[in-house]
Amino acid sequence: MSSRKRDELYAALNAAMRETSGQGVLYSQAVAARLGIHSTDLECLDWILRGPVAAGALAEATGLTTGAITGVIDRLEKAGFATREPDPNDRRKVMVRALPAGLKQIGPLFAPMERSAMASLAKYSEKELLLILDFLHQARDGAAAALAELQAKAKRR
Amino acid sequence: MSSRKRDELYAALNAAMRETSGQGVLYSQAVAARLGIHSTDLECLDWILRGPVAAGALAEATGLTTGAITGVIDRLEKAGFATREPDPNDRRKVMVRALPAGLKQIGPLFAPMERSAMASLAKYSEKELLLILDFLHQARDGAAAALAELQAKAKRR
DNA sequence: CTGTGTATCTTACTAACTAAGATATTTATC
DNA sequence: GATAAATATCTTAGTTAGTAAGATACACAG
Repeated sequence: MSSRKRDELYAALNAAMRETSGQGVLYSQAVAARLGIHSTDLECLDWILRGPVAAGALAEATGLTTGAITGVIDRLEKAGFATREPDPNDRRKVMVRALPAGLKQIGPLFAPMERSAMASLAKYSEKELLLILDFLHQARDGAAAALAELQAKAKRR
Repeated sequence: MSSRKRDELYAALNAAMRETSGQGVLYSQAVAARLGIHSTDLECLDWILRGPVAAGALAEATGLTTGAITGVIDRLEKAGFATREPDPNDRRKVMVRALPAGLKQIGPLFAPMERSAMASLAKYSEKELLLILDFLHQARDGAAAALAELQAKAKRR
């Protein structure tokens, strides 16, 4: 196998990763727009949907300041997607919980994406799917490691 | 093969796609921060690097308004990554060209990511890489189609 | 009880973005 | 060739998400 061909494959994979990722971002933005909220809000809502989260935990997860998170929760609350709840164990904390009514709006918006994903995946064997999953995990972890390396380099100077 | 297991695989793939995409976005943001520009600017620069582009073409490619693009180009020019050039064929147009000096700064910042990608890919056979590439293309095109469907639904109401 | 740390909110400010319109140039029509 | 319409960018004003710093309220250790 020529190494030139492999280089081309690498380049094509790199481009495909970026393009695929870009399309995903565009889709998220479109969903957020249809919900009347911002991409940032939707990203936070994604965390909230996994279970009640403290405001501070959201800030850490998203990299936003706590001040910004206050605004995010305000907007999500106003739009009917979430509510603030006091934490009985720690009254400083504000737990944010997703509202079922809001959830119902979101599901259908992701339906086209889900259908398309299902259609793509159907043709692969289980073994092939495992190969792809492994690749994605490696890409994810590799990117995280690269990010850490980049930031370490930044600190050193 | 149980369909439950396949469903789990689908869910895992979905999650992995999003996580991988998210890591990529984070990496881009970090690179932009180190360059002293914004993610938006870096995204535009990415287009500019492929060859001189008209300001309006950038607006269309990124979905920003022409007014916003003016600001982007201002910042890229100020930071030494690009220059405005008149288009000899159409004097209304402003062509934006990448500057080699700026390019030199960018390369090293993507190096950790590239190394990590290389390391991940090395272990796969050519056939496997082609399988992954095909999957990514399908995911990309599927997402684009889903986006179109979503927006078509939005219009119909 | 007191001091220190933690969690969220508030306030003031910055800056990217949009929308609308101004300016300059090209293209089409009579 | 003059005039109208379309195109391409820039400018201006206003909106708003986000940051930074500090206020407020609570937790917990000594």
